[in-house]
Amino acid sequence: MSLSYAILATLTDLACSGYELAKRFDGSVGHFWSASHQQIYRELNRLEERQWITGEVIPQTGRPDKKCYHLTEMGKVEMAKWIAQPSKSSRTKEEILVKLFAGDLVEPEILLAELRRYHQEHEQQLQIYQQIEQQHFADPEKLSWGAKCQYLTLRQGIRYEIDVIAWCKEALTLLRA
Amino acid sequence: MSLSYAILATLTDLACSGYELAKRFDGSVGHFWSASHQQIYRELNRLEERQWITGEVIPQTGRPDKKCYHLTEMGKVEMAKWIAQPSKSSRTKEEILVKLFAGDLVEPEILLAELRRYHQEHEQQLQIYQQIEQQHFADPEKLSWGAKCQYLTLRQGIRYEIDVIAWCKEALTLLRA
DNA sequence: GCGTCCATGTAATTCGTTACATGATTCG
DNA sequence: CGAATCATGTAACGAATTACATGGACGC
Repeated sequence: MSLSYAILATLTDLACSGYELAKRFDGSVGHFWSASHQQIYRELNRLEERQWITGEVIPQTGRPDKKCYHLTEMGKVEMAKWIAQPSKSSRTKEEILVKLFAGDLVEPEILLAELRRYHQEHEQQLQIYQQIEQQHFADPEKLSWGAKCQYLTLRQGIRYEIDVIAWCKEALTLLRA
Repeated sequence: MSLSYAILATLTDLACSGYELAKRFDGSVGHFWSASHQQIYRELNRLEERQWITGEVIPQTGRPDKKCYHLTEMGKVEMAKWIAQPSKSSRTKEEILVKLFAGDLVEPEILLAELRRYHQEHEQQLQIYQQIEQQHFADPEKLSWGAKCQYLTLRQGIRYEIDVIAWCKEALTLLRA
């Protein structure tokens, strides 16, 4: 259900094709939503049927034509309606926490190695986000209201990565003691 | 797929029935995994077929009999195998971030109200986790290795809530400026 | 020549949610 | 007397994942 709204939100920002949407869900938009291209194409068809979006075929030379989607007035209204409703809070499903919870079943070194790997992964992600921050949101106070909102979604991502990294360090310290 | 391992992990900690599992996924275990009772019963049947767990019917008086599950040796081995593999990192799907991303479509006050509500919700969750911390993990250094691992899953939850609350404050400050 | 990117899709399967169902017991 | 708790399930549906498929363009 909310995948459709995630797509609408992404299209609000910038009209694009299914393929491009999939890449955005993989990249910068990915820290608050993700979806495979199969999900996206299916959902785009439904949204077009409901007339919340319209697709425009853009002929291209040297590569396949693409179908560029943008919101209709109806789509904007529906999106606004959804935003006004209280969100249901979603639980994260972190495999590493499941592994820790059953930590007694394996050798300590296995979990420590996994924690180090996890730490590294999030360190890299943090750097990616911080580059985006520096390049696009150097002076947050001066952004337009809509841009501030978008900046805050990135801030959430940055904060999350910093916090996960700190947790990894805490975990490694406690488990090595 | 990983739901089965989440169940195995929970059973490692304490053998229990489907009903009790559902309650644990709703409570303390819930900050790293969640599942409905329908999912749990279906998965328990599959796990029993595969002989990763065995169920033992425990007659009770004054209430229905319950079927208590515990890991088999095979289950422990499979769990250990899974733990040794690198985890795939899961992306959170936070509706509030989708809403912010499309923030231009609604009146500022709607988003501010949602942020305040979100803030409140996480403040409450934090207090629940901190109570568990005080009651069960007063002196982390003195815990057994397995208990330290479990404590760290709670720590992740506590850290997350603190961070989300700080982010809410940052967001409200930026958007009101 | 091989892999990757562009661009879109179908099919099969598993996972997750919603609704419905039973039946006894305890609490107010 | 009604509601909630204990305990377990089935059925139907919708969402997500995985695998498979096409076919030209471009770089090494």
